[in-house]
Amino acid sequence: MRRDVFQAIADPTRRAIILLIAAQAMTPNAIADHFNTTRQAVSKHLRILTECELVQQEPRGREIYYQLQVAKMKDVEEWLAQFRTLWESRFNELDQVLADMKNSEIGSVNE
Amino acid sequence: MRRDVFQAIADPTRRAIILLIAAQAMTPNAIADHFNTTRQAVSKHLRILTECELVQQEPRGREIYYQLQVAKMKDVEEWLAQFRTLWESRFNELDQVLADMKNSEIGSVNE
DNA sequence: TTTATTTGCAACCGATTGGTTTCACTTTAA
DNA sequence: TTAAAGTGAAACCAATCGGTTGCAAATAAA
Repeated sequence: MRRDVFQAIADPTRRAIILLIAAQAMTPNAIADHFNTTRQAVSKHLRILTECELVQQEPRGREIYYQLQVAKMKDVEEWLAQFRTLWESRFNELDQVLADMKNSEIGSVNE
Repeated sequence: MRRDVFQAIADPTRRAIILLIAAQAMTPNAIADHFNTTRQAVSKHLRILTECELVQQEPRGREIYYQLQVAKMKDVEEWLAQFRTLWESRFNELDQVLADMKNSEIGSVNE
């Protein structure tokens, strides 16, 4: 199934998993130990994360280590970037307003 | 209902709405014109966006203009920031590797 | 080999989702 | 006042979601 990063990070448990394996790759069992769900539920989350390539499998014997693909998070970063200029300009506008206020204040107080 | 920004941006239509009203506030009817759904469906999306404060209502007569609250998108930005150092360090490591390669190359070629 | 461990997958279940149609409310226009 | 326009809310529906239990496959250990 075609998966979407935005849909993947919509679930709080998946965000927690992402955060958990960010530091180091972990096996499904090890991950499941950190949550109040079954291993199979975690496995389903990992499947979704894998499908959208946020996570990569690393088989080692009978264990499978799941590693975060940090680069994939740039999908979100890029979407967000569309608005960064917007909110920065908003703040610049605010700066301008504040500057104007200060000016008029000086003006009213002037000599 | 308690709403989450991550859940709000999970839906592609909602992301499109966000992008659409980023430039300027719009009414539900005007927004619905851009999509292949009913006005009521858009209305439900706007409700969700409003509940998580990604969007603000601005009643003007019998019309209601919906305006994007860009600042709220920092929730996502901040979550992402946790990993930025991570992926930058990854790239730095790569830079180091490349630098080493170049050095050894120079070394092997050196006068 | 036999047994235990680690894992994914299928089937099922209640809750939620995104959509529709219908209706009621408010404000503008005739 | 009456009619039209703009909107939100409720009821309903098929599809999806996140969770569970049970099972099969593969590898490691006895």
